[in-house]
Amino acid sequence: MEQQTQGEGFSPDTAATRLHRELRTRLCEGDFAPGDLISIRRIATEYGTSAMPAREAVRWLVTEGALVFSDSRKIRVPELNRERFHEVLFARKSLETEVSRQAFPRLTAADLVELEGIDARINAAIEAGDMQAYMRGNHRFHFLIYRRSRSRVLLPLVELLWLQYGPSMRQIGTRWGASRIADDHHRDVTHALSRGDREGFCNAIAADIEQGMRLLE
Amino acid sequence: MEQQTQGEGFSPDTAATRLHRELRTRLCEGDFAPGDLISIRRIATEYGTSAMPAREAVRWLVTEGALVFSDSRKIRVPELNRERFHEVLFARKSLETEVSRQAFPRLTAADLVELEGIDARINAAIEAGDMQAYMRGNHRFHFLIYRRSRSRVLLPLVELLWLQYGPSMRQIGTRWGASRIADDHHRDVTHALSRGDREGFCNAIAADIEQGMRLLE
DNA sequence: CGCTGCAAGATGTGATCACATACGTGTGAT
DNA sequence: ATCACACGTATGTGATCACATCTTGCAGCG
Repeated sequence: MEQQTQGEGFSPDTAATRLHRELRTRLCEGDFAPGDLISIRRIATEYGTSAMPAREAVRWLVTEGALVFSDSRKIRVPELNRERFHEVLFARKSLETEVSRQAFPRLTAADLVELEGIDARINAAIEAGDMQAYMRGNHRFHFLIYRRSRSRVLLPLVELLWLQYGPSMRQIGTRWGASRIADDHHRDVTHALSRGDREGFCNAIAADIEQGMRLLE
Repeated sequence: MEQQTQGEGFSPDTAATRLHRELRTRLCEGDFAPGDLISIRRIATEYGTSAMPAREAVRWLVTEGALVFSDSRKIRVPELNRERFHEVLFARKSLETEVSRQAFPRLTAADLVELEGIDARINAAIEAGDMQAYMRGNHRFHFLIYRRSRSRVLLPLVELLWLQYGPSMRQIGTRWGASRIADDHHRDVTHALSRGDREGFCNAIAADIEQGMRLLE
C-alpha cells in the first residue's frame, strides 16, 4: 500500500482541469440557470483557450450529471422536475449528515468563527435579496464543514449532488423570492457546534436540507 | 418541467461513450488489478479506434475516480490503502441500504428467481475459485436489486463506489483465496425478500457489505 | 565491468481540420 | 401572403499533428 498522497482527486494542472473546476464552482454557486445552453466553442472563446480543453471540461460535467444532452448535439444545464430535485435533496440529507458527523470532531474554534461570519453574510444577502450571494455563501458554509471530514470518498459524492442542486435551487430561490429561504438552520448549526453537541449539529444540518424540501410544496 | 425522459445518464451513442461503458463494467467486475497502467493510445489500438475516443473515455474515468494519475503523465488503476477501502465500503453500506429500501417494493417474483440463480452461480464460482466469475456475479446480484429503485440520483453514486471497489476487491479476493468470502449474505437477502421482510432485506445487504469490511482485518 | 549520457520512444495535452447533422434564415415560387 | 426548399451557420465528434516531458535502453567512456 504505497504513499497514496494524492488520493483520487488529483489531476495535473492543465487547461481542461482549470476550466472544469471553474465551471463546477460556478454551477454549485448558481451562476447558471436550468435550461441554459452550453456550447463548447463558446466556452472556449469565452475563456481564451482552444476548443479542446473546453470540450473536455464540458464532457466531464456531462458524465458528472451537471450538464445533460437535451436534443442531439445540444448541451444544457438540466431542469430538475420536482421528483428529481427531491431525490437530490434526499440524497444530500443522507450523505451530508454522515459527512457532518465525521467532520464534527475536526472543526476548530477558528472554523466556528468563520462559519458565523459566513452566516452573517448569508443573512445580509437574504435581506438584500441577492440570490447569487446567498448561493455562494450557502455553498461555502456547508463545504467549510464537509472539507473537515477529510473523506476522499463521500465528499466527492456530495459535490456531485451540489452540481445538480445549484442551478435548480437558484431558480427556485429567484422565482419565489428570498423570504421563503430566510429560515435556514445555519444558526442552529453554529450553536450546536459551540455547545459541542454532535448530534444536534448533525440534526441541524439535516433540518437545513429538509427545509429545502419543504420549498417544493 | 419538461419530459425529462432521459435523466442524467444520457449520452449519444458515440465511440467514446461505448468505450467508457465497456471500461466501466470491466472495472466493476474486476477485470483490472490495482496498479495496472492504462495508456490512452494502447486502449485506442486495442479497441480499433482513434486516440480521441479512448482519450475521452479514460479521462472520464479519471474524473470519476476509477483511474488516477500516479506520476505525471501516467494513468493507472488506483491501489486503495486499507483506510480508503474501508471508506468506500462504509459509503457503500450507507448508500446501498438506502437504495435497497427503495428497491424492495419493486422487486418481483421473477426478480427473486433470477437473484437465486445468480447466487447459485456465485457459489459455484467460489467453489471453483474463479474470482472473475465471482466478481461478475456479485456485481450483477447487487445491481439487479439496485436498478429496481429507479433512483436516477443515488444509483449513479453507487456505481461510482463500485468503480473504486472492483479492482481492490478482486485483488483482496485473489490474494486471500475464495474461502474467506464464502460466507456472503446473499442467501439472507433472497430469504428476506421471499418473506417480504423489508428491514431484514436491508439488513442482509448491509451485513453483506460489512462482511467485506471484516476481510480487511 | 560499471557508470554516465544521449538518443529514441512513449505519453498526455493542445490545436486544427474534416465531417455529419441539426437549426435558422432568407429567398423563391405559388 | 404563405409555404417550401435551399443555403449557410453552429454544433459535437473523430482524426491527425505538434509539443513538452518523462522513461527506457543502449552505446561509449572511464
